[in-house]
Order: sequence, then structure tokens, then C-alpha cells
Amino acid sequence: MDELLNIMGALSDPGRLRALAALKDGELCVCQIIELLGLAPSTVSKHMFLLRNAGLVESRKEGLWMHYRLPARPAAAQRKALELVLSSLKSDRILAKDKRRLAKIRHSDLHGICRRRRRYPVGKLEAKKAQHKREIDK
Amino acid sequence: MDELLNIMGALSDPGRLRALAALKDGELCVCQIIELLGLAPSTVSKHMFLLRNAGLVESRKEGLWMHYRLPARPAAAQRKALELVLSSLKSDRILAKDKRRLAKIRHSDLHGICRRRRRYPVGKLEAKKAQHKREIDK
DNA sequence: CCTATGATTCGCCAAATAACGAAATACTAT
DNA sequence: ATAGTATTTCGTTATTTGGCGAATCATAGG
Repeated sequence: MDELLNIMGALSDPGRLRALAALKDGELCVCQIIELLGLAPSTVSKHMFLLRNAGLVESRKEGLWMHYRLPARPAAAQRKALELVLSSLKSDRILAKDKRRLAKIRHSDLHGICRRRRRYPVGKLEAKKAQHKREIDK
Repeated sequence: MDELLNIMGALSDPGRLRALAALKDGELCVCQIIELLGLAPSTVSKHMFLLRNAGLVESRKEGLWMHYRLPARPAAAQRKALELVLSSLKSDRILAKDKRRLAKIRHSDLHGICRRRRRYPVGKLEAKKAQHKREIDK
């Protein structure tokens, strides 16, 4: 029961459904999913945790980058759930848009994507200030 | 997308999963589901609304009683979702317990079930008082 | 018509969830 | 070691959801 509730809970959010659909064509780095969904990194990280926790995605770490993909051999419930989701959303408007944007994202440089969403390029000065403040707080 | 989210949302609650599983063996009156889940009538009513809204149950009114059942011809997504849920929960502990209790509930008189969960058997006196108070409030 | 009764709607509160930014973590590269 | 970078964790806030009781609705039967 709890496992099924985990699965269903994980599938009850538009961002997570979009992420799953995006992974249909191959694995993605977190920063690519961030770019696709337009959400904060921390938010996307949590989404991906919930999906992994439900057995709906696998992850692979490669240096600094974390890649997520659909599971190679999902358990029965997960396999059925993924089949249901991906087939139900075949003609979804939002996902069609995502697919177009995703094509660009997939062909971009990962470094470029990550850097693009940094709002304040942190210069050395700011870094020092932050460091200083942190030490004072201790 | 929205329809799928409705389905997944409806399936993200233990009470609603239990209700669906209970309906597997045939339709049930709301009061029977109330008895099974041990929740307030208003709560159960809302649960059943969500399930119906997601296309996961059908309803049939017969006098004062509202009966719910699994849909005869569910749409593709609903059919797959129901198949997933019911097959995943085949060996669930809680549902096994429910099944036993349900056998008794199914063989009981509906009037008896409804009356059993009424906390304060409203006598004429109390009814009058309530009526009076209600009129004063207007 | 009036009362009784099963179900639903409404209004409220508590708990769960989604979102963010800040800080911490993990890893790379200088 | 130090600085830099991608991701995650943590703490907070706003929204959604699940629960109840009271009131209302709809129907059956005096």
C-alpha cells in the first residue's frame, strides 16, 4: 500500500510528470531538467528525489553532474505506472512544447546551461563577504 | 495532463485506495464505505466525489442511498490505472483485513449500518430544540 | 405538509506539500 | 590547500489537502 502511495504521490505533480516524459528520450542532467521546468534547483532536486524514491527513475553521478533516467528494469508496479503515464500524455500540449525546448537543451553545453540560470554571477568580492559573514556567525 | 493529474491525485490517498479495492467485488452504498473506512460521512462523500471526478467510479442513486461501483467501460487511462492499483494491492495486509470486515458489512441491513454510526439518536425533543435554535438564528 | 433519513456542501482547523533562498556537500581543477 | 561549481539539504512561507461537525439538500413515508 505504502509503495503504491509513493508512486501515485510522485505522479501527482505536473513538474514531475513533465520530467518523466522528458526522460523518455534518454537521460538528463539535473541542470537540464531545471532549465526545462523553470524551477529552482532545490525544488527540482526534491522532485527527482521523490521520483527516485518511488522507483520511477534511476540516477547516475558523473563528476559534478547527476544524471537521471527511466529505470532499465522497473518493478511491475513502476513499469505499469510509467506505461500509463507516458502513453496517456502522448498528445499533451504542454509536453509537445517541452519536447521542442528539450531538443535545444539536449544539444547545449551543460556548463552553459548551468551558468545561464545563475542570477548573480558571484564575483570574488561577494564570495569573500559571504565567507566572512559565515565565519562570524559561528 | 490535467485528467491524468486528477487520476493520480485521486489514487494518492489510502482511504480512496481502500474504497476502490472494496468495490472490486461489487457496488457499495456510501454508508457501507463509511462503515468500512471509519471516517465521517462528509469525508467519505468528498473521497467518492474525487474518485468519480477522476472517472474511477460510477454512481447510481436509489432512493436515499447512493451506490458506487467501478466503471463498466472505463476510458483507457482509468482502465490502466485501476488495473495497476487492484493488481498491486492483491496481497496488501490492510486490504485483506478490509475484505474480511467487508464480508460482514455486505451482508448487513443498510438501515442498520447507517443507524449504527449515528452518535446521538435524535429524539423528538432534541429535534425540536435544534429546530428552534435554527429559527432563532435566522 | 411534515418528519425522518442518507448524502452532500460548507466552513473551519491541522497536517502535508511545493516553492524559494541560504547554507552545506561533493567533486574538479587550479 | 583553495576556489569554483553542481547538487542536495535545511528552514521558512504559502498553498493544498484531509478531516470533522453543522447546515443543507433530496427523497421516502407518514
